[in-house]
Amino acid sequence: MPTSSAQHQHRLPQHLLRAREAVMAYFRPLLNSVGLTEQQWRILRLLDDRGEMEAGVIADLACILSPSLTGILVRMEKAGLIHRSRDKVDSRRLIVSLSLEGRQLTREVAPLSNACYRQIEAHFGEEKLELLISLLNELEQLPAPVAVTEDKPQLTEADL
Amino acid sequence: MPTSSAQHQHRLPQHLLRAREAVMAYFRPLLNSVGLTEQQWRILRLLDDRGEMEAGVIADLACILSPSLTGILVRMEKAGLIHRSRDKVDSRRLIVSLSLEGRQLTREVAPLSNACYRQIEAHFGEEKLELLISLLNELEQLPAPVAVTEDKPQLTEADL
DNA sequence: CGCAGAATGTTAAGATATTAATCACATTGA
DNA sequence: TCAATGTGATTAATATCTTAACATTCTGCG
Repeated sequence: MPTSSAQHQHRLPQHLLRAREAVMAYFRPLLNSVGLTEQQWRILRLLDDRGEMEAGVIADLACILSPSLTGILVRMEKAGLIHRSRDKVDSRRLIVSLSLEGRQLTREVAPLSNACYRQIEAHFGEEKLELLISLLNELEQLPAPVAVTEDKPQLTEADL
Repeated sequence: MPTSSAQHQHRLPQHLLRAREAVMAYFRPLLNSVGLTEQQWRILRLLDDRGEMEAGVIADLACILSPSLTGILVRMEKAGLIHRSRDKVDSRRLIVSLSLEGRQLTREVAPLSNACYRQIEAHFGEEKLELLISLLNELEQLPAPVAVTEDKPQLTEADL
């Protein structure tokens, strides 16, 4: 027999992945041409937009797990793009700020990046893009899933 | 002065990334509990749905670049999930097929995975999900971008 | 036939993702 | 004050991503 019922799964994760690939194809050449990775660019823009911030915040906003972030920040400092320092009052916290060169580079690349975005917008349609983004925004708000495969006795509503 | 104009960028890639994170949070625990990576699971389901296929097709459908795929397939074969063999007539082509254990595992996990999906659907709404997916589908069709940062004479507005 | 060029995978090297364990410092409470 | 606990970052180990360079095998054509 053919195989599983496979009821034409929706494969939401796959679609999100493919869509992101299609979009990144527009930005990648630009980033490559200036020697930045996607992650580095996300961090640079964050820092330029909102000023210095601690590592944990960057991790949250840029969707980078802290173990990855550690290395990325080290390389970015080595490349002269940022400064790393410890918070005076709580030395666990790592404060990250843009260097002069980092700021310059960011502001040089930003308009080009925006141009890429406008290209996408032009192809896809402005309203559709707005709609898509608002849907994505909602999706991001999904409540954390309840554990299904643990030995713990399934959370019940009583636990809330 | 504050910083760049930063006109509240839309950050489409970021949203796609975050949305995918929110969604994967539902599937990750399941996959971890059976010792599969996201990529391995994508491949298993592909093979179960559509039968044996060559590596290049897997790469396309599962959104995995061939250099990554090489290693993933080696590990999956070592884990007894799949078989790898060369096409008799064109020995460049690598034919990948599900092993018995691979098939069993896949069919054991599939319903649980579907359950995760239905959870998401329940939270997000069926129609909205349909809409989102159709938008993502369109986005995937974006034409390949035109090179902007090459030695080619920078596009000007006149080119639009 | 024979060889240039295309197609398909693989290696290599460096960067990031992922999970678990650990380190250093902070905070709390007895 | 000190032990217990918590928090933020790092280390470790393995898997995957990315780009470039190779290695093979095919294909088409002179």
